[in-house]
Amino acid sequence: MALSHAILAALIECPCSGYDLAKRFDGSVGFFWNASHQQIYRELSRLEAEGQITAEKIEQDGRPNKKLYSITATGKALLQEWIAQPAEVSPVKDDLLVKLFSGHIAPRETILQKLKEHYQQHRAKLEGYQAIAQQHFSDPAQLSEARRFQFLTLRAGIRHEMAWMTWCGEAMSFLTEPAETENTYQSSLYVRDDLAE
Amino acid sequence: MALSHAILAALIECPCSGYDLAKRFDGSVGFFWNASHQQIYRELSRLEAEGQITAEKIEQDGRPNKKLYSITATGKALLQEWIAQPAEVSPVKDDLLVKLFSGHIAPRETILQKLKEHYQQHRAKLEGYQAIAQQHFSDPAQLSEARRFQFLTLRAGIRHEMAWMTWCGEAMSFLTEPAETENTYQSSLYVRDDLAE
DNA sequence: TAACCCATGTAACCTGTTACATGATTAA
DNA sequence: TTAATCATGTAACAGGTTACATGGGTTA
Repeated sequence: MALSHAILAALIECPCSGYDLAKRFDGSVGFFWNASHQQIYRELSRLEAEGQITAEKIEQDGRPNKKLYSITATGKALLQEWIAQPAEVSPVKDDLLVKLFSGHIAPRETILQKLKEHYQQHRAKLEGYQAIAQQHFSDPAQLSEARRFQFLTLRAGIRHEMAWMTWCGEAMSFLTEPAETENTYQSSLYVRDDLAE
Repeated sequence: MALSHAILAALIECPCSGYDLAKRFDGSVGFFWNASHQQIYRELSRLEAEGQITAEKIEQDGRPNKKLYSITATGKALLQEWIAQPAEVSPVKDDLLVKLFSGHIAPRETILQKLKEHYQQHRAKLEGYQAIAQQHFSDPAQLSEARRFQFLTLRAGIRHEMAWMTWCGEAMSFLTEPAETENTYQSSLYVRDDLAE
């Protein structure tokens, strides 16, 4: 399970409340994880019970009190242990691909519309990530250790959105004029032989 | 929920048993969905009870009997309806990104090792997809309607693996020699203005 | 003779989603 | 005065994982 690890990772970067975590997962930190507030509160209770995090009650006036969560030494040690363990890559699992796989049973216009909507959603995400990159990571070589790693996860988000956008564009072209679409996927451009086993 | 839709989509392409479905989701159809056999059997029972699919009992000698599932008219209609409904893009959610986000608390070597393993896993997947592309989709313009859509989902899988590999390579370079890594992410190369709202 | 393939399932558990619930403050 | 923001939670349900269970046939 990785939700607990994602929460620990977020709390290491910056201690915060459950409410704040939900917003962070929904916003900038969303390029590496997301979760609903119900899931987060449940997990925070569990992590606190297990001693991986501690809560500090903050009394506020004019707004509800909150609990500020921070990671404990135990939590940090467990996270470090987990980082070193082997990991499998996650499968894609996107509704659009299921829709496309059986796309021949739907009107062509419906499918093209889905592709267009998908493209626009990914474009909006990409623009959001690029704005963060420009505001907070404009000089990558000068970043602190911690920020350098955050920058890399942001770059992963950016790469993903770009890949989706590229694919959506190709798919729409292919569906409207298949004869003009060339198959450029056999190339080995992306293969680094120095990384082969 | 999309597992049921993924099953329906797979059964439209080719009626098969639960065992076969598990293998398909684990193999070539894995670029758009995956599921364990337990999940598949549970879902097949539900879909059959709801009349979306029908089972035909196949008696075999020398090996266990099996149930061959096919989609019904009801199931197909429901799938068509679902295809037309709006869809959100799925978040990434990959363990490696969580590990990287808090990568500064782990030894540098551990992180580089994780990146390398990830790269190799994606490379293996890419090679598998490319083999399918060459064997079954070598002339995309000549494909049938149904196969054309399957080709597009395969291309999505290929694009994803390429994006991951590119990112892994960049991340490793950045961690070993950050000064030489240029920030090439501000470009708008991937943006098609004709698709803006 | 051990391991794997075929083929199906149950049970328990954990993760994720949806709906419901409260209640003050602030901005349109 | 309506809606949004801040802030936390419970309950029920659906989706996904892990472990357990069976049993014949094939390959090393």
